[in-house]
Amino acid sequence: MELTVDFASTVPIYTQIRNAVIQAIADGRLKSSEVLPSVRALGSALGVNYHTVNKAYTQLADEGFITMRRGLGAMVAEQLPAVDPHFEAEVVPQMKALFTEAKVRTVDRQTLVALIDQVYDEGWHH
Amino acid sequence: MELTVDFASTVPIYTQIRNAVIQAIADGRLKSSEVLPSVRALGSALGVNYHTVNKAYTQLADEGFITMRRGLGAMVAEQLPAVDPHFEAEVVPQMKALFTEAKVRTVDRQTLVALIDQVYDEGWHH
DNA sequence: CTGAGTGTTATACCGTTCGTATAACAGTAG
DNA sequence: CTACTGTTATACGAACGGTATAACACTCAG
Repeated sequence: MELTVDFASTVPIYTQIRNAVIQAIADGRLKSSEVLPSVRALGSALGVNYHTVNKAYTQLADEGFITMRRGLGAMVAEQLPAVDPHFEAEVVPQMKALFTEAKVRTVDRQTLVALIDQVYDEGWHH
Repeated sequence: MELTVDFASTVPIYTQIRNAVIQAIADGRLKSSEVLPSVRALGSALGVNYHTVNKAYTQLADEGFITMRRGLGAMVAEQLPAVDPHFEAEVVPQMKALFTEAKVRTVDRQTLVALIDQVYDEGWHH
């Protein structure tokens, strides 16, 4: 599982890790019940404190993407979470804000649809 | 120009103001060369410090959406900015992250396209 | 010219978040 | 027992968001 972090980004490191794991699950690089690196191992590999990795893992566990058990480690959930309040309350407004910004910058509607296709046409196994 | 702020949101107030102005421009509620409320007036109306409004206005000015001149106030730019590096470097990655999250939550592709239409079907005058 | 309105700049303060760091604790497997 | 897991608590420094006060510079109506 390859994973890189941009220390210069305004996006928090633990959020980058979280997104990267979700991305890997979506791409199929991480399959259900597959074991993730330990928080200490991944932290060491990324040059990041393991508490930062733990924060990302904890959030992923809270959201139902992975399961964590002390002594065993973390693994991808057997069945992935579906639409939940978080999507409606947080993701949708953020998307609309980005769409509006794109629109006011005269970005073509098809450009945005193409971005969706670009994401949805990638590997999809679960 | 109606404008509301959600103090409970994780999105910074000045960002909410910025987005709301962009939204108003996109909707046509704010037309080119139209004068915006002064930073003090809007701050007072929103129950927010005027420096917070100033921060939003300054960012909008940096991005080319409005112009500010001391003694005169702020007004919508005569010609709106087009696609710029900010869109490619910041907006696109954020969109992809949101799309990926939607995908992994088994949100239908059409749901996202519908959101785009919802934004693009609104008034558009400039 | 005066005064009231603009934006601009500087400084300070407080609370929260991010990331690091150290330490200790508790469960699992060889 | 040992070495690995995650878990919890605490602390520190840097950065950010928001408020607050003050002063400054410009514009325009009176």
